[in-house]
Amino acid sequence: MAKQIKIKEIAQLAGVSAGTVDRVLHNRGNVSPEKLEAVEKVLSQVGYKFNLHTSAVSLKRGYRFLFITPQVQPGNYWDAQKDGVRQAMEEYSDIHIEILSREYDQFDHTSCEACFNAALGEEVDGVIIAPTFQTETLSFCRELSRRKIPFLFVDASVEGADNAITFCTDQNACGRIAARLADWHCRSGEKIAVVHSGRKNQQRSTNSIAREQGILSYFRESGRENILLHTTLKQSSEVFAETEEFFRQHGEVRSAIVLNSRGYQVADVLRRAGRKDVCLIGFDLTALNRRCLEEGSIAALLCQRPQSQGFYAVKTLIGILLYGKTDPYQTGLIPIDLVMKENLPYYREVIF
Amino acid sequence: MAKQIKIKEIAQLAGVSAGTVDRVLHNRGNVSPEKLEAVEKVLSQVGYKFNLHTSAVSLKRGYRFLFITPQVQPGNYWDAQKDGVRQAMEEYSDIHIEILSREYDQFDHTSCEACFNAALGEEVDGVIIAPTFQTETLSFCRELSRRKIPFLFVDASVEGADNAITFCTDQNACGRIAARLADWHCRSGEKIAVVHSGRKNQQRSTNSIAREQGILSYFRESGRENILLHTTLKQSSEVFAETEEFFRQHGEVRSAIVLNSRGYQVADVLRRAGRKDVCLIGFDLTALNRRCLEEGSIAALLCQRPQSQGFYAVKTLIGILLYGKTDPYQTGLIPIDLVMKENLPYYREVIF
DNA sequence: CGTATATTTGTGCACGAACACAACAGAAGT
DNA sequence: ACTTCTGTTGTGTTCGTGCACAAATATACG
Repeated sequence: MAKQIKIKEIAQLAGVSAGTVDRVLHNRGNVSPEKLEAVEKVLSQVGYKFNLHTSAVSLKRGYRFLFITPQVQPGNYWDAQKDGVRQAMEEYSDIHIEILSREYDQFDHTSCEACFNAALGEEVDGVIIAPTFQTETLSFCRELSRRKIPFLFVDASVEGADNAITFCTDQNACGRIAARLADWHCRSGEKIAVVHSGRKNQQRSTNSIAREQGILSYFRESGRENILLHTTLKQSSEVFAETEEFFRQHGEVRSAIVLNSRGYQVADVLRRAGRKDVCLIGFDLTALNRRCLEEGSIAALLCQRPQSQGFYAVKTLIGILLYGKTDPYQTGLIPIDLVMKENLPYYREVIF
Repeated sequence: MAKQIKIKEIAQLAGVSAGTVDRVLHNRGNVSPEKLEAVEKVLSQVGYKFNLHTSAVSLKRGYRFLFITPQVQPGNYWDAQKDGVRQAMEEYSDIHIEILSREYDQFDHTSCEACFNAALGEEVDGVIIAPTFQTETLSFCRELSRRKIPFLFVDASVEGADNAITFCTDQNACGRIAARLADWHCRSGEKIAVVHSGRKNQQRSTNSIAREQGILSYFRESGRENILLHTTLKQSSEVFAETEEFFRQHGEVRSAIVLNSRGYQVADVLRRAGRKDVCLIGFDLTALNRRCLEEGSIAALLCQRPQSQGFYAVKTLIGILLYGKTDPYQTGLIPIDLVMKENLPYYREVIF
């Protein structure tokens, strides 16, 4: 274990004072080009590493982050994300970080815009965004860039803001796994239903689209011919009945994949349709889905570690603001967890 | 966010000096019963939390841990555990921790005993053990307890050392998941092979036994009748041929579960037997298994996050030694990950 | 050239816990 | 009563960094 070099030593090597090194390290400016160069030269040679602990101790100023997501409801996906944020705050409880949670209606782009505008009125040091509406988010991010406020995404990335750090999962891969599992269940002649559960006229989320593409690519690549049946479960009780009818009539359906986190609704429909034999695959370990997994009405859930996303988003933002590091989590593709009844108990709040 | 109380304030409240509070917090002794009581009373009321950062800064002494495992080989399971240990050391790079890796032959209990004896000759502050031999480990732990050296287990627990912290996965649940996946693949009349891969006369590991029990309990509970076929793959090429013959003859076998991390060997046997149709389920994301998953010769792997185990073992040991906390990770059951070709790329070295 | 202003640079204190050490009290022994 | 010993208690220094402030230097301008 090589001893870590300290700021004072660097100062000595560069022929400057510790204060100047500090200014260079934190991009505080007010450093003459010559000294800047001298310090940076030394830095590049010695491989300085911030001492997280002492930094935290002497840090005086506080930081305020915004965490912008669709509506948080107890036990839902965004609640889990928020829990990860909370855990990160706990880990950094002795440096002053305040995280303000802001929510928008994921079915209403004006509410999202309003949320973004309000955010621009606040004094914040960093923003974590769970994007839904591409164009609105993009213009918001552009304004943040202009103001030099760092931001990053969780849950999904945004096209056009490509170099932004994102913590999400590969939804296409999720789709392919779902397809594979559903396929395992099917004997010849049996079929797979792909269910879109959402409101009427609702714009489909990018995640949902990517998942479906993943499903299609699985069947394209594997050359299997389980013809896919599509059905849409609309968010009103009448159309629930319609989907119920669908499952009653299509006895050849052996597996069903629900493209969003509302698998529990389809589980309910299947129950009413008397189709307990259908193997149901859903997404996200929400409280409602969890119950279905326990009782067996959902066979498997593909999960994206929302806690980890929130947790590392905060951690990364801290890294950027306090230590100017952007590299370590650049890609940030979070593992995809496949949860079934048996391993369910071990996917808890705690981040392992 | 309530402001954290500091040692000085506690001292004031208890009518003692900061030094005395420090002595109480760290069980350093030499505190009169009256003052001890006074301090503890205040402590119980205010809920003091160690400031990790300041502790780390002012910490002068170093700590030495032992990490005792079966042989580490590049890319194997223990290598992954060690990588988690390395990551923890990186996280705590500014407090002086030295971790010595010690290996024993997992097929030879005398080598394990020798390893333990050597360990007792060294000056260490804490020990992390990956247990294989129950009795040997137990007596080693008893000696460690006598010397008041904290220890904990990774990968598996040890019967009789029940209150010891363990980071492992529920192997029974692993077995049930494997059984469920294998079962999904089977149509009526088709069968599942359970493969024990190991040396001749080799004592079966507790993990392997627990997994098999999990498989059996799945079929007992589900009432399904896929008759299980057992075969043992011995570690010598002649018997490889024997197993190859087994798969050639039993065309009704549709899925196979390998009970340890040597799934890649069975994948090889299946290839030679011309049984690419058999759905192979294995354990642990080792380098060799990873390759099989990529090329499709293994369908799924059940993994136990070895990195996390090593990582949290170190983190916990630090917590115990430096801050006297034992509670937070007491149970420490790590999630079981189900890895297939599609989500494989996202299970990397980095702990998320 | 002198003064005012802006920019650069160095110094010193604060942060909170760990721990060495000095100071002190009380008991025991002479 | 005085010394010695033992156990208890408080004080002060230390760690490496952040940041305020003072000091020094450079630049602008009349």
